[in-house]
Amino acid sequence: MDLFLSTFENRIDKKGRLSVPAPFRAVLERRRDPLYLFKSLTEPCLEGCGPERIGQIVDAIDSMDSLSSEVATLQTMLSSAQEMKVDGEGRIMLSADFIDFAELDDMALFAGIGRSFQIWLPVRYRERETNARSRAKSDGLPSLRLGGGSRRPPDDEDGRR
Amino acid sequence: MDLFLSTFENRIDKKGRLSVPAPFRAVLERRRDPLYLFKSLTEPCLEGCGPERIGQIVDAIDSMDSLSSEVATLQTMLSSAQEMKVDGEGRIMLSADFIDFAELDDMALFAGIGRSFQIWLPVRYRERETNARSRAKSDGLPSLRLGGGSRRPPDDEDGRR
DNA sequence: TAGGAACCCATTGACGTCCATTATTTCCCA
DNA sequence: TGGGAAATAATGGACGTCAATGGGTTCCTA
Repeated sequence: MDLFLSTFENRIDKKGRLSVPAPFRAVLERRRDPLYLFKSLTEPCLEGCGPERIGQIVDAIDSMDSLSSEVATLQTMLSSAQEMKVDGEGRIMLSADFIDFAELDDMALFAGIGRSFQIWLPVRYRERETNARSRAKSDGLPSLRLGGGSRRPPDDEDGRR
Repeated sequence: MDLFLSTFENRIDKKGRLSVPAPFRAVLERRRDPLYLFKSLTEPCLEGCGPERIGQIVDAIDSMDSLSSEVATLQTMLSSAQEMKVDGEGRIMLSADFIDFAELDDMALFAGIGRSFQIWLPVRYRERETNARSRAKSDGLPSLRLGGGSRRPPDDEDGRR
């Protein structure tokens, strides 16, 4: 079972190119999967995954009431999703939209979270990590729902413009 | 599985021509499918798809009570549908009716949503996107149990009501 | 015959590909 | 066990290709 684990920090060059960490690339290549990135719906970061997750979203949309707001939300995920072309050196090119959204500048932090990974502005990620840990101490541990979607109370700063 | 993903913003030139994004064209050409556009029932945008989707709508109508008002509504999708001719450079010409309906001026935004895509006035699309995101933050994500079973009730075949 | 649409060609700018360089780690052997 | 060599990874730059766009010309039709 190959998973995306650990964190890596890589540089974004002037052209917007970013090396995907070799261990993450290995996971995708072993499965011969292309890499998809999309903008997180809830946090200022990018999400990376393989095609199966994209397929799940598409199927979910087709099976739902097409007039519901939930469908509109899922469509937003798909519309922001890009199949990333990885160059010979294992790099991807981040669109201006992606860079703006995650507020990246010259460094990007890859955080492996199992079946997918996230890309963060390093400072923001660490900030979020310490917050999460201190919240765990004060509020107690969250229930560990493996395979379930995380539903978080609307507590933290709004990334709205 | 080739899908319509990501968003592209293209210019409508003085002659009314609009380039279909190369990735979208590739999906259609791979299947040797013509491109159909029709007016969205729910939003001020155009919907684009291949013939199989049109067929699904026709079948859905055939299986419904032909006197119901829903059928009349669905029929307007079909009557607004046009098979688009794509020129040698991959461009289409939008009818005045389409342009009026989506309130387009000189730019058009293509938003891929899996098996189909939409064409929007860019500003309006972004507005809709931020709405979807703030809704996701406050209401939580639509249930998408990735890696787990989907929550969809087993008897609600088509998500319509 | 005029207007618009289909076709053809030119331009340009972005991006994908290829190659060079540097840094870091691993491994082998002295 | 330490040093050096080789492999892997990350980074930077150069260049060719293709998509997007614009303009011109021909053809059809109203």
